[in-house]
Amino acid sequence: MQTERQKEIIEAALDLIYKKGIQGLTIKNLSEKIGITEPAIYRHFENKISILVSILDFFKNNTEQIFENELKNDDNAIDKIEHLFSRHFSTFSKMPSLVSVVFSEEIFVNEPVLVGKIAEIMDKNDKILTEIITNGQRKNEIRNDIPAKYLSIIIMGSLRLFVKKWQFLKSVKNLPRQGKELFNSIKLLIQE
Amino acid sequence: MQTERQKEIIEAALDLIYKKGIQGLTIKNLSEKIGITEPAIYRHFENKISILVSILDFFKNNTEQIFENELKNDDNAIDKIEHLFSRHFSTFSKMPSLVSVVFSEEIFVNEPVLVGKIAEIMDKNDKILTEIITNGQRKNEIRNDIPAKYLSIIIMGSLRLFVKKWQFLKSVKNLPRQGKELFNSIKLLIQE
Amino acid sequence: MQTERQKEIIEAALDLIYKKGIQGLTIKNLSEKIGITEPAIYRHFENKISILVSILDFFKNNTEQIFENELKNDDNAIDKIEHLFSRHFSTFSKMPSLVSVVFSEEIFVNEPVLVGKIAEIMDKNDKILTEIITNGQRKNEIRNDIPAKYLSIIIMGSLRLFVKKWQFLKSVKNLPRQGKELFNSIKLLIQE
Amino acid sequence: MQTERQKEIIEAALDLIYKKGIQGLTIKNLSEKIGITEPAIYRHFENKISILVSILDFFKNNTEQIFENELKNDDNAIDKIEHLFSRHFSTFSKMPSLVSVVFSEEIFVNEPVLVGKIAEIMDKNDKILTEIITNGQRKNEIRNDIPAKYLSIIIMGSLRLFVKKWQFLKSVKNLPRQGKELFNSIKLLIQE
DNA sequence: GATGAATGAGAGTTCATTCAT
DNA sequence: GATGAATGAACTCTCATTCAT
Repeated sequence: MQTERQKEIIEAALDLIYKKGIQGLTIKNLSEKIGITEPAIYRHFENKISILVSILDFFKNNTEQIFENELKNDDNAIDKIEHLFSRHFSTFSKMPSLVSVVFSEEIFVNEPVLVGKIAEIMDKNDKILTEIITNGQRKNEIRNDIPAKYLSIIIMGSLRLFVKKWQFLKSVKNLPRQGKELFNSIKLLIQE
Repeated sequence: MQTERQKEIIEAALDLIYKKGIQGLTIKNLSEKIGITEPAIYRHFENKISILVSILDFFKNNTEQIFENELKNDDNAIDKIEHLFSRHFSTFSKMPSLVSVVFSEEIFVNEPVLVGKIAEIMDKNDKILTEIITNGQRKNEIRNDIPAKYLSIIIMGSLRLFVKKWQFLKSVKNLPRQGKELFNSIKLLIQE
Repeated sequence: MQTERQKEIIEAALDLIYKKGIQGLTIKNLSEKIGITEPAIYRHFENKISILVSILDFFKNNTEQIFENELKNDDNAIDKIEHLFSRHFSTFSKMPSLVSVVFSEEIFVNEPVLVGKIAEIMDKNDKILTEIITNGQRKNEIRNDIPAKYLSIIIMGSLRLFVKKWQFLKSVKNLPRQGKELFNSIKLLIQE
Repeated sequence: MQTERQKEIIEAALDLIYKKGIQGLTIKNLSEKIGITEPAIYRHFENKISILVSILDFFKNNTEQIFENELKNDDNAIDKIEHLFSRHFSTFSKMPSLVSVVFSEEIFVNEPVLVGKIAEIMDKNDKILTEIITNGQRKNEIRNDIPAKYLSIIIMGSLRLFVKKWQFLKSVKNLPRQGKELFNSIKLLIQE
């Protein structure tokens, strides 16, 4: 459970990362943004790293929920993946700052705790997606001539690059709508 | 053109980024690695950003060459893309530090010069790949039911995520060999 | 008079000094040790210095009592000094944290109140011991060829260094027993 | 070997410790005293602890030299000890700030490196003094009825407390002269 | 009696960079 | 080309203390 202030700090941190990059996430920027002094931050988080951990935890819960929900429901595999896409896109649309976190692997390279957390997230999501695909292949909803693990990379890789382009290049404008088109392409590729 | 020292500095910088992340690229670390003093670095580069610019230029030339070579030759589109993959994988195999740079978009968020450079690289490579695909579609080497721009995202996204996993998760071991398998999967997906 | 909480705080403070040195005596550590919040400390002591004053007062009362008791009783001087030693040793054995306070002269150098208190303690004990010695010399229990003030330094200096070694170097193990041997040596030196 | 600046820093540090206690030894105070900025200190010492290590090393060399010189020469034991005293007193007279260091055992309690260094110094000096005494006893220059290890404590303890009183209580005025009297008292006590 | 939240002051340290030599 | 020495700005974090509740 998080206090209101903790939530506020995490939101501010996300926004700072979004707007100024990780280098912009300093205790000073953070405290100024919230309107308190620097030491006050330390009432709510032990240190800077634990703020980042909280962000990653928030992100982890968020995405894991998306993935797991799809795993459980009774849709066919293609619909599950479509749902996965649309939920990702709408999440990022609402909180563009989260995108920075997805791609933060490079950034946290020094902090073992954070690296571990990111690896965990990537790993878990990969497992779930692969399982969805495997099930789809078993039920002949997804083509069987390509190993699930590569389909998983192709699907997630597309999703990631697409989101990145939206955020970084601004060449993608309406994420959910254009995302739907991307998904339709993928659907054509992978369906039986 | 670059002097020997400049090349040495860039190589050292790449290695630092690879091993300690961007945060590990400090003038102090750099000078220690090379065995000169900090001010000496400034004899060879105006400032830290110009070192990063040089790195990106190096990377840009490197990849653009790969892409453009493919565009020019007479192979069919699928072979071109295969070649693109294999050349990327062998480049990264030889200089793993370059991977950090490909994915450094988040890191340089503050420096307009760098952001511009990265956007340029992504954009150009995207254009070339899209052109290769479009040509392939025209010649019925690549399926026509999917817009080239999405195929481009799917292909590049797969390549990127695959490389990232190799570097970050160590779940991919032999990049060129496993990369070939990934390409074969993509080939099945996109060929006419 | 001290409340229960005040005693608890002082004991916790002594223990902190003992285990982590004076630098380890922070309001935060103190409150954590006791299980209350930091501001709560200020309900019981005006500020940090008044905690230290209380500690020194506690120590002062403790040692002065030892010294004055000896001054008053009818033993011969040597027995008085033996008693002085054994009472010190048993006190320190029971409360090793007190040792840190005896030798804390350097630490409190900035706080006039504390410096004054320490000087007071050293001075008073010195006076009493000198008086005991002088009386002993007058009654021919202690050799007369050495000025009482130097005997006092020699005796107290030995006591102090011995205790310090016990605490710091762990080269002295059983303080009371080995302390008895030290006293026997001193006895041989000073008796008539 | 130390550079001029390093020596200057150590001297300034000693003076700060002497005048304001260990708490007064901050990088800021240090740099202000010398007339440079704080980061400039770090050109000359890796960190604050290494400054303290240097101080202890300086002190260690200084005292060990005193002790070892006495061990080697051909004087009788009593003369050696007299010499030991007078050299200590003149050292402290010239550099009163060094006294703070001798008694700094409590202060450095948190830094294992420093604690180790202090223990080392105390231990070594103790060993040498005990050896001097033992030799003196063997040659019947020092009384034989008291174990050397206790005589060592008595002698060093006296020396320490005396110096402390001089520094702290100002009850001892002329250290070398009054110190000579103290030694004469000790001489009477320990000679055969 | 005690708490949660906050603060001003200041700690040690790192950074990219400059300048005289 | 390179060095030694230095700097301003910024960093994370800790400290004793206060105040409204």
